[in-house]
Amino acid sequence: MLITVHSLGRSTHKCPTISLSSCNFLLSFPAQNSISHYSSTTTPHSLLSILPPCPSVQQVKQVHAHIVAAGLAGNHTIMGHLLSALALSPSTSSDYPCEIFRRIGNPNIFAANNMIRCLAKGKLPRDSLLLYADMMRSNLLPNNYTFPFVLQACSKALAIAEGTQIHAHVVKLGFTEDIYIRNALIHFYSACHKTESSRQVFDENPQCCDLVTWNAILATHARGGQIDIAEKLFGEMPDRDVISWSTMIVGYVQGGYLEKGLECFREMREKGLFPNEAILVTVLSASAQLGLLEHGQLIHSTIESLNFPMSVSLSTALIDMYAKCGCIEQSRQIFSKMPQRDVWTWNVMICGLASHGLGNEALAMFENLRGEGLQPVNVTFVGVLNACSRAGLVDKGKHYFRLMTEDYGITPEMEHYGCMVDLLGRAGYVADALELIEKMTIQPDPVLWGTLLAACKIHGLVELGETIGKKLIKLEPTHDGYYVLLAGIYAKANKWEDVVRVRRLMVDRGTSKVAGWSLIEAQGKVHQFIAGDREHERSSEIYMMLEVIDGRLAEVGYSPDISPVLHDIGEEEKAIVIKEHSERLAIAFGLLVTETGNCIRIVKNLRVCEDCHKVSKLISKVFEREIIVRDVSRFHHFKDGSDENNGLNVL
DNA sequence: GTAGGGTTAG
Repeated sequence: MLITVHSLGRSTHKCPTISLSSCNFLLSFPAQNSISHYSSTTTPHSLLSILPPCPSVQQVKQVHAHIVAAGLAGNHTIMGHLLSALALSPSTSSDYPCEIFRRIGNPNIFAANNMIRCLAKGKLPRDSLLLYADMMRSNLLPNNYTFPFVLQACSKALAIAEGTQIHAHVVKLGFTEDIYIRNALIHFYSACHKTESSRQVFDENPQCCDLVTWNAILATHARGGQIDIAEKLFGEMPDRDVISWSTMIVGYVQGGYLEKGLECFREMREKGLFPNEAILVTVLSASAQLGLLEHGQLIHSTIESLNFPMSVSLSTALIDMYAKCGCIEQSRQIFSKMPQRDVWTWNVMICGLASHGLGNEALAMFENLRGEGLQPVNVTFVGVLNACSRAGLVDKGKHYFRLMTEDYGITPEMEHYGCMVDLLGRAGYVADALELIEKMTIQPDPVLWGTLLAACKIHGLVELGETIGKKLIKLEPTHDGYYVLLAGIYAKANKWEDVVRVRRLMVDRGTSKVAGWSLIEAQGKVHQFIAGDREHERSSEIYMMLEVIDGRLAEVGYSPDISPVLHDIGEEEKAIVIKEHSERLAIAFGLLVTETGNCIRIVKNLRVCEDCHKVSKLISKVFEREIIVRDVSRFHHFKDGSDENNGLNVL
């Protein structure tokens, strides 16, 4: 079987030449970075042996200069070692290794392998395959070292066809029992999302297996969305290291099994094992997604007690966790103390500020980012446009949308359009929002139309709302949200017959309503409530507390707004249903179990309804409690009777 | 005279 690739000779590398200038810099290079241990008796061999494990290109060049000076530049083995050193250096440029290799007249397999390795590690891993093909054509037979390198290139380049042919070479040349090659094959198929092929290699020879094999097959199934199979293998494997745990934790969290990921992390810590950075960032992300502040804080203190090096990624994950758990001040503090930041650090800070309703501060951040000469990316603009939307800054939103597309050449994605439609729609420019949707270069998705539908509800646009609502219901007949929004539009316009009609249609079609839940962390546990929940062990106290809240709020003149309840039931029952919304239960529980004056933090999976919003504001005043509610799209800071940072006072 | 698995964020 032949690999049909072009010769390496046709590749367009710009190779700098090794000449006197390379030798000369030996004299001018700073002593602390140079190979300074040589004397007149030092040989190129001994110089190679004192190179550090990951040498800099400069250090390799110094040794190279000596090799050239000693007249050994034609020695295959010595040049192979030089390439081996370059493969381990942090630089990924292939120009210099290419030049070295080009000057070796007839490379032996050792030099060729190390060149393949350099190319596999570089920016154009496919060049590695070209060299392999060249090698085969010139009858230089690959050995057991060649395959792991060339398969690594296939994995990186996602070169499925070429990798599969190389697998055939492995079989033909009798290397199927080599554990390094087997592991490289399992990893290659896994990287290319060929779960079955990867598993097949594993199953063909289950005895030929070490920890790396187990970790590779674990990753295959975790990556392929078969977390249950990965879980089973994890239980069966004879030995585990930090990579095994890392694979499982990342696998759970990526697959959306956030609690399982956190549980797995806890188990690992109980066994006395130390986490790595990927694990820490991942569990911080899981805590952030779940809104578990206490858990996130626990991970933060673990990081500190382990004296874990605080990298840019780790700090960024902490900023994101605190922002998503309602502590934007903590995010600000970590951000301001960071000696270095990357674009992701700015992204999470901008998005965090925007979600807390701090639109102007988010925009100021964005200008600082530009001031530092960093290049914003698509996610940065999601934060920026969200900030404009939250603060009702229509003109600025339009300005940044233009800046994104025209100055930065970023093609708008669905999220960007979503922000713009939200911004225009909320501010009352529904016709402009509609025009933007109609001009879009990509097909608008139902969520985008839903955003416009919500704007129709805010501004009481029955006719347009009806058109969009019907269109959406036709598009996604089992999605209850669109029926609810349309019914809400009718209800607001007092068109009760239409409300009943839509509601019946919804019941007839058997749509499934996403159950609303709210959670609160207290006493080291997570407490989750659904509407009308009576499962909690302190349920009777919670319902008594609801009565107390009712009484205190009645004293300040509150009466329930029952329009969000569209059930065909009496007024009194409607008031009860709304009173038992999940966030009310969570707040009542919070008032019961947290100390007077402490903040109550709630996470909710849906939007807060208008009545609950009003009630939360009143509770914050009457009970003198700060209440922070994270709903599906933003934070509400209820304090002293108002929703702070929410100038527009829209949900 | 060379080798491998996990790599995070809206």
